[in-house]
Amino acid sequence: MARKTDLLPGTLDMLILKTLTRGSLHGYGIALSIKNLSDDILTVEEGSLYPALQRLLLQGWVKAEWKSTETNRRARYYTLTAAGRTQLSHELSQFEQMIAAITRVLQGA
Amino acid sequence: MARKTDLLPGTLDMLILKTLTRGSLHGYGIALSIKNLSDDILTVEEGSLYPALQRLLLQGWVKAEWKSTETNRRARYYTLTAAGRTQLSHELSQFEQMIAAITRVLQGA
DNA sequence: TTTCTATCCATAGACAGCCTATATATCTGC
DNA sequence: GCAGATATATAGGCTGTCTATGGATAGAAA
Repeated sequence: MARKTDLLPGTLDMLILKTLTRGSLHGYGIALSIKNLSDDILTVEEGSLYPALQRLLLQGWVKAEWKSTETNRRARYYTLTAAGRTQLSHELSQFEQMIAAITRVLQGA
Repeated sequence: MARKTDLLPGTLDMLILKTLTRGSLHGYGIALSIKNLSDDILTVEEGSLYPALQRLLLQGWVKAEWKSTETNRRARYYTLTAAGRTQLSHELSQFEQMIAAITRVLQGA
């Protein structure tokens, strides 16, 4: 049974944090942004996104406040915290290191 | 609680299959090969490796036979099958696509 | 010769993370 | 009035990796 995932497991938090560096967004907007930037390759399901946001809130990597959208709908806007920025840079460097390592194995050099 | 993984989840099968394209190996040898090629970045724990090999056997992507090593020890040598090669190429292209997509999101372009 | 280290295989149980399914509600366009 | 897009959220399940454990042999060191 091949992979069922719409993204690489372990990369969701990083993608969300990175998306928020471009400004505060509500959950739905985060999902759309990732989907669009990735040309529909990465799809963040609601059942993945909202639990992930709860985790990030708990860790203190993002904060949230209720506002209304441009179209007058209630939505919860998430903003990256200082700790979130630090965490993101950790995850980014770890990720790059891993990709480099995997690439070496795949090239068998 | 940051990541606990020694590799990117979802990449283990691919790494094993790729490693076997360079010839038959026993489990321990596969683990060493991945560890060495990745400069110790990727560590395949035994509790991940052997279950993974059982899965690959079940799927028919590798076959196994008991032999003795150069140092006269009994060991189970795994060999890539034709189906395994096909599977590997699928996983490789999917992986590359994902990395490309993630890179686009991380660069925010 | 005893002990330590490296080699070698394998399973059980725990846990994290993502998915499916479901629920609720509002706004827009037809 | 109804469909579809917008918007948040939880429960439950599944998969994959890790930790922990078990066993066994070879070779080196003490």
